[in-house]
Amino acid sequence: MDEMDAAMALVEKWRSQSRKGFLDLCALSLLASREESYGLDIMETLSRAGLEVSEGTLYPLLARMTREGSLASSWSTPETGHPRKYYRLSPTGQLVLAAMREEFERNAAALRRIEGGTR
Amino acid sequence: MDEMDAAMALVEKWRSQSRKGFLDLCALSLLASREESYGLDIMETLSRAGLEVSEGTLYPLLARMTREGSLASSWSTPETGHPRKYYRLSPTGQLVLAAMREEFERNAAALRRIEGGTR
DNA sequence: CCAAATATCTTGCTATGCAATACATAATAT
DNA sequence: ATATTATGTATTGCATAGCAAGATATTTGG
Repeated sequence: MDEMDAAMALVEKWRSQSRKGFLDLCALSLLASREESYGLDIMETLSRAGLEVSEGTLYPLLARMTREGSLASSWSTPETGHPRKYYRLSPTGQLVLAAMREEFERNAAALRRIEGGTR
Repeated sequence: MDEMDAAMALVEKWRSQSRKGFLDLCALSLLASREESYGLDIMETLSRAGLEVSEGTLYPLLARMTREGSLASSWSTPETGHPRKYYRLSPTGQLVLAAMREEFERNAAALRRIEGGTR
């Protein structure tokens, strides 16, 4: 299966491209249903939902969204345990999330129309 | 509405990121339901399905997928009308499309779980 | 005290979307 | 004839995100 291998290599490359932006939507969605959370916990939760995300992807993502104003962050240094940076959705983040969800749905609907063979 | 403007600017930036890869899936899906088509026709069809794609996006995309082997292309120079480059799905392209659809569905399902508030 | 686990951050590379621009040919109007 | 518009494809340059690899720091267990 030579053709199969070629196809799989292409899909692998495509895979990481197709996650651009999508991971933002996932992170915001998670924080919308959770009050607050920290990096590794977010990674584990996404993993349990079937989405493997590496640290080199998630931490820059959280830093960027905080810088942009969609997230707010604060350190927690408990008496026992590691210091953690907790993130939560800001008001701007809620607006952003709503718009992303709309756009995602619009795109999914467009894809269904395309698959259906619109002329 | 200052916060609204900030949010909309962010979403605008996110928008183009979130289309990365997604447009490959759309183009392949379209060609899977159509035998063959050419650049401007693909643009118009996507537009009718609710997906606006510019030339600077679509032509490089088609060139790349042809180079990679997911598409096959051939010029048509009819007696009347403009020369057009027609594209169609290759066998590799069909494998790639199937894998992309699977991955897209898997991601959509993960997002639904995340929205549902998985722990 | 050393190793493993927990937790976050950074660097460098690769790849795509897109505005802008360019180029060429066919049909239409003047 | 010739200028203009419409049709059709291609390229360049920039901005941006994903990700492997590696760095750093603290806590807990042997």
